[in-house]
Amino acid sequence: MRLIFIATGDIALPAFRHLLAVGPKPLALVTQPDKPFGRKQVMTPPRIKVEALEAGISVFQPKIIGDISDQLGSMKPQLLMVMAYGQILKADLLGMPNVAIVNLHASLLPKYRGASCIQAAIDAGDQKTGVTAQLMVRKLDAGDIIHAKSIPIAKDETAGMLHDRLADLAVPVMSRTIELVASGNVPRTPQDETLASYIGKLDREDGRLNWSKNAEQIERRIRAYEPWPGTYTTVVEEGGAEKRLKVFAPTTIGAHDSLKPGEVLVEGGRLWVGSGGGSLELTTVQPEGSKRMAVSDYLKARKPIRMV
RNA sequence: CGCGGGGUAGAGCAGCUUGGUAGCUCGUCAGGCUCAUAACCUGAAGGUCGUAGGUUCAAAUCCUACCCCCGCAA
Repeated sequence: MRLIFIATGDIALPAFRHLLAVGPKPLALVTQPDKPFGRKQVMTPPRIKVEALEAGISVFQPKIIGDISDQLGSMKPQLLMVMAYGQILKADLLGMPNVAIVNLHASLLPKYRGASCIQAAIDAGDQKTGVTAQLMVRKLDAGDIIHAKSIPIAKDETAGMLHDRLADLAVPVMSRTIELVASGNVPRTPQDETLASYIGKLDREDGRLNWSKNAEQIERRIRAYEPWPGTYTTVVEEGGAEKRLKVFAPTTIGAHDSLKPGEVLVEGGRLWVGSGGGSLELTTVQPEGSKRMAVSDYLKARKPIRMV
């Protein structure tokens, strides 16, 4: 099987490593250009690029993947395996003849097309999610489905934890896809457009908590947005100072139903915040300019009055 | 040179503007009391105040350089 792997995100690592270990060995890796990362703006290559080079796989990092369509075509690939690449494939590439162009997407399509599919599944309170192999078309994540595998979402699972499990789940989905493509008999089921939903990229501002929502929704949001983009609130401390406070999982639905939205109850080194329905106990927070800490530590020197 | 916050006892912080014996809330240890939803009372141990210089009779505090942590922005 002549296969080219196209990926940038770490979610594609287990699948890529599987190909390196078990085969078929990829003809090449296409990934995004190195980008400045973090406070220091250090140029950082995608991890998958580093591993590819260590394995002796040639790497392409075009600014626009369409620029190397001809090079990719000249390798005579039978299968382009795409996962978390981060670029839209243009028509000329998708129209390449005699190539199956398959995307591994971390949701059960047609639900949660787009970039933030893992967060979306937890945020919505879904019982399960999965990895779907679909034949790529010009519309994002809207191609015919080859097959999919699902896993249950744990009650206390964060997006980071689920991300890692889905990365592992992508391995058998990919392997099965390769078998099917090799057999020349690829099943394809059109997506039901009436069930489709789309979730775009999230940014930090999306992580602001809304205390007028139900405690259940807020609890899910905190898990769904960890580690990215993270959730935060504004805390008003004794004396009136307002500070940004990041909130981390786990949080627990509490029994202090009389608390108004955003109202804070501190008792015995524990902290509850009222919401539009029920209260939420926080366990880990990070005050502005400080490190992440347990709520019990946070309360040693701070007196939160309410969350906004 | 993108903007900003911070580094003080095991933990979380105050003190710095207006230099003058290092403090609070916890934790730990010892004892007491007793049982009140981290129980309460008393006592003790524990700190080169990020590093290196400088100013000064005297620096956690003022000045300079550097290291490290964190938030925002990308």
